[in-house]
Amino acid sequence: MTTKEDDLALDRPTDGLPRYAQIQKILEDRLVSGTYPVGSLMPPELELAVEFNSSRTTIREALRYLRERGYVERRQGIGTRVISDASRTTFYQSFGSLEELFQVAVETYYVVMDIKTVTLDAELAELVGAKAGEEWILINGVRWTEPGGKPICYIQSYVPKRFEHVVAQFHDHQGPFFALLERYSDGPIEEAVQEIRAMPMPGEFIRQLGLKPGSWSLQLLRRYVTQSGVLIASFNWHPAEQMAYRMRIHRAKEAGSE
Amino acid sequence: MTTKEDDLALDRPTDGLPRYAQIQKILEDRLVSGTYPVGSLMPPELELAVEFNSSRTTIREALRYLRERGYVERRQGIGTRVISDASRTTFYQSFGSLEELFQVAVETYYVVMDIKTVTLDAELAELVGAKAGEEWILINGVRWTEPGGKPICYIQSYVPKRFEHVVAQFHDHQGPFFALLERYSDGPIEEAVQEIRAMPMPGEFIRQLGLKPGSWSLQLLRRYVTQSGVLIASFNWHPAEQMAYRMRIHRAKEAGSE
DNA sequence: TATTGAGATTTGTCCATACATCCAAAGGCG
DNA sequence: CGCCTTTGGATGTATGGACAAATCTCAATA
Repeated sequence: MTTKEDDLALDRPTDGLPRYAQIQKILEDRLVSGTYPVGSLMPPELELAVEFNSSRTTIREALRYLRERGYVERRQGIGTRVISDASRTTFYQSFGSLEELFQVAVETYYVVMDIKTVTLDAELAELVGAKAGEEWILINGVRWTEPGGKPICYIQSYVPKRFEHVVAQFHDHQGPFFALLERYSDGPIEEAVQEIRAMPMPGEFIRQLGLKPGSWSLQLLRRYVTQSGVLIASFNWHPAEQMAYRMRIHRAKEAGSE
Repeated sequence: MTTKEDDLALDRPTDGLPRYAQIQKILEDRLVSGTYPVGSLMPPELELAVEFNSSRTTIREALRYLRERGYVERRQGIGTRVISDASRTTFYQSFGSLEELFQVAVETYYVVMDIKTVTLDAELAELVGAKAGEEWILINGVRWTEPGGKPICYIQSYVPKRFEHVVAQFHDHQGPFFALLERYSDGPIEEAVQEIRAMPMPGEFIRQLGLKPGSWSLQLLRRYVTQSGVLIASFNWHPAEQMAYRMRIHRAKEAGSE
């Protein structure tokens, strides 16, 4: 007799995530990988429900996420059509130094949510200008509209492994916090926000450093990571925000060259 | 024996909207009017389910909307807390003429979704500088990031009634289209977008005028409404977009005054 | 030929229920 | 007093079912 856990154990750990979130990820993988090509119709809900051995409600919860992220559009009487493979909403911005990233971060209320080590695959290696197989540090962050406001983009920053001793201190001191956020960092940003706003602050540590809640992770990073290094940030955000950001950078450069 | 329609017939028409949408509106009214003050906890789901004689599923669907719009935040184990009465995300922008609005519209991919006549209440009257009780025309529109992109703000524009003969032609020629949009214009913007992108275009009419799909309603407005008049537009959009827009206007003025 | 209508398909809405999970407050215990 | 456990209440997740509404296909009809 197979349990439902078994049914979902395809090629990724279940993580203890809710069932709809796991299905969500699998479907997202298929969309990004082209298993469900742009322009085509995804299998109907009932078919997916059978495949994943779940109820239609659970499938719909997963599909809701795909719709909110702009992957698919759904029409009563027709089905679920793929309208994006998401790669179109991603662009890459290269920074010459960490300081440069932090400058952007301060301007835009950037908050670090998660830090982990990743092994570069071919695509990532080309992106950051390194060799595949090398280990780099991945920093997941969120950009905010304003303190206490809403997050508007999700930022992945890659840093050479030689900075590891720096970010290691985060995990030592902030273990529970990052564990909490790690669980939500792959979910809807709205959820992550809730948790950030409501999280039990590592108050003592913050007081020691004289930091303000909400900006502490950024300032910590800034304090420890001061050496410059090649850094690539992958932005995945709302097209309008992306455009606004580009225009701002463009204007800043124009103003600087005058 | 009372039907469920009866239960919801409080002080607004049911419109044929789905039940969760009606509850949505009622709750939104209470949030805006202060019945549920900012900072307080809303009644729990079960309590609302009893009040509206609905299931918890339906209530949750309504609350989901309130959360997505930034009205409330929900915490497992605590409840639904009011964090905004939405008036904070609304600001008013005064234009000297319709042309000025259209200039903004062209720059920002503005699309008209619905036009109807409203009677000014005291607040609206003060806003537009007219007397309460007067009838004005309300134009509901959406601003887009780019053609085919996502909508980023919902715009309500008020125009003096003397332009009615102009917009009346819309209803004559575009009846079915506006009827369709009217149904969705009060719902989540995402839904409206879906419908716009997928709607059966009034192709013949568009061809006659030599218009491009997606911009036809704007161009129609522009063609017919040429007289200038006082116009007040109420913007209700994402804070970040609002800020970006203000900065753009500010820069444009600076550039113009140099 | 063009239109209408029936039927099948698919998503939308809604319900009743159950259990899990999280939180806060109350109470027990050292 | 301080720490731990219990308990009640709230949202989160999930199931299964039912019917409504929109759409497409295809056959029947004017």
